[in-house]
Amino acid sequence: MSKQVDGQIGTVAALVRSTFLVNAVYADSAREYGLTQQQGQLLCVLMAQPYGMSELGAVLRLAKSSLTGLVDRSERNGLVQRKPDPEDSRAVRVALTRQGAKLADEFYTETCRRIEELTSGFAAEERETLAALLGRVVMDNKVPTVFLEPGPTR
Amino acid sequence: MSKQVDGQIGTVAALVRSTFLVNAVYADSAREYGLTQQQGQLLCVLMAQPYGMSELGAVLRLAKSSLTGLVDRSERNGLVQRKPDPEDSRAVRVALTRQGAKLADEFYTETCRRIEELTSGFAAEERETLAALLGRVVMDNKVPTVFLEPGPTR
DNA sequence: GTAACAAAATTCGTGGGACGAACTACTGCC
DNA sequence: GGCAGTAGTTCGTCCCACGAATTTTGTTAC
Repeated sequence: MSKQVDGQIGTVAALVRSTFLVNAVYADSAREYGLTQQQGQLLCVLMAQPYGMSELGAVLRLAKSSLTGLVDRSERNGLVQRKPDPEDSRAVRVALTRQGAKLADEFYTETCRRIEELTSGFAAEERETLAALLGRVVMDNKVPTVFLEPGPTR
Repeated sequence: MSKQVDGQIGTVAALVRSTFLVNAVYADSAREYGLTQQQGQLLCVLMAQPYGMSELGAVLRLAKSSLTGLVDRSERNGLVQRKPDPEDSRAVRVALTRQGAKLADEFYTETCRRIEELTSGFAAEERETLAALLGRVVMDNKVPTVFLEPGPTR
């Protein structure tokens, strides 16, 4: 059943192991900016726009009580800011502070650089094929935008 | 510089977002077997063979003190076992218990199933291409075997 | 053979992360 | 006005991760 030519890795193992790799790179990068992986992820999500707590929970797949803590710590570190939602006084909008935006940008850029390096041995065409296929995985499974498209340095 | 056709995701974002997805699937699967993601990972690594603590730290990218705790908890739950290394009385070999092996197997199988489903919309050929490319990423970056090849149902 | 060094693990203390259950405050509806 | 539901927080619990310090054992050099 498993279509495995010798020396070649199966799809499942390839996905799991590359996930392990990307995770490690992401965490290392975060660490160098004084962030945990989760805090880095929060910043990256907020780069796109401010979110309410509930929305954020959905995007990051966190229980609301988990999120309160994460936002608390990030706020304490001056990276994000809770602002009252003008339309709903129960709700809150979480946004990057100026300092948070700056750090997010640096972290994001450096992380992109490192992730890109993982395919440094690839030809442009191969990289495109990989992007297309993984892109389909992402789309088919409705993965939220936890990471923006690399900026238009185009 | 970034070769991005409209509507298509870039390589970096595709890698990060699919990583997020696989992580979530892995964690969910673990949870249903009463495991944390880390404990699940430990079991999967030990499916291949027993390891010493230091080796294990290298494979899982954990500081030794982190590992002690993880193995402690897993041992307390009856999943793994520390045995003295016959060749080096400082060292320890961590292995699955019978119960741990059983659970590992179930968790592994179910996780494989779920991960495979992520590409359920793919043609066999596409899946192979993806596996080949991600396999190269894994090889080029020397990712340890944190997940076995799906079993030889041979 | 013993002193000096290196390696394998553990312990301890700290802080982050995740969750469910219970709670508060507000909205929206009838 | 009353009431169900929603947005967030609090609290208690456990897990995870780390560095620094420590213990025990192996190794090397003399």
